[in-house]
Amino acid sequence: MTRTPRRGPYICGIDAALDVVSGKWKGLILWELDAHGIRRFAELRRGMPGVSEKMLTQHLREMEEDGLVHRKVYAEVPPRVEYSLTEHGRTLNRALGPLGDWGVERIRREASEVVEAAEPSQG
Amino acid sequence: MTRTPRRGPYICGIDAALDVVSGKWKGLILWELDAHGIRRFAELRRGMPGVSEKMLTQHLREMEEDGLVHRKVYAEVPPRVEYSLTEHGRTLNRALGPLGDWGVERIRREASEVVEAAEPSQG
DNA sequence: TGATCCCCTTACTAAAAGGTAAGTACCGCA
DNA sequence: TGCGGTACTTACCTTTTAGTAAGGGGATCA
Repeated sequence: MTRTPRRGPYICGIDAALDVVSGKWKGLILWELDAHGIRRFAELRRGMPGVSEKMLTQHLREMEEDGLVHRKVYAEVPPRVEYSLTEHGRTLNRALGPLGDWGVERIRREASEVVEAAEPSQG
Repeated sequence: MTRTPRRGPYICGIDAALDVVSGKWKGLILWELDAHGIRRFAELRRGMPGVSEKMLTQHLREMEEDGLVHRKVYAEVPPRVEYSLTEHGRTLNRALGPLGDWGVERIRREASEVVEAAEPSQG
């Protein structure tokens, strides 16, 4: 497993929460599953351009282990697997709301800084 | 610098926000500065057992660059440096509030699971 | 027959993050 | 002279995270 020491004793709640969402794609997975309710592996992949199969699998497994994601396997051929958020996943998503808003603000701020830098004395 | 590629184009707000708080001690730095208002380097260090000077410096610099932390240097001998949160740092901290609550819940949940595992058929 | 789709798993490699330890330059104290 | 305190910087090394590439096993499509 790639999660050797993980989930240590936490100093505060932020610490504990950041632990389960830290990972390059976890925020996006949460977002995708929240927006669509249920998604299959390939659907998630298509919705997240740039993610590798390995990382997607790995993140989904970790999130499943952390009780954020529910994984339902259908014993069919070809195999079908459906992912959705658990109740904990949904509450986490709700808790991430204000942070997301802050992030949007930050993106806006950075963008305007870039504009200012690109247009030095535009009047 | 250790922040070679950093701060890429963000997919969503969560992404942008997580970028500035990901780092082993950043959440704790935010917490410390929020709780105390102003802290000196050595005070922060003492408040965060286990952090190395290198990591603390590095994180503080990154957070300063990200506009979260204000760094005031007094031209004295011995040197004195005071750290505090900027307005953005404070709003970020507020945005992290619900996430912190969620994390506390998670810690509580994990603790009770451990208790259940330790006391299999206690009743 | 081969190609593709499905949902992964495994092995190998590169990059980033983090840890350890020492050095810097100055001061006060003993 | 030597120690401790101030706030770092630098070099080196290990751990963790992420990327690339290939395989697997059954079914449908051409």
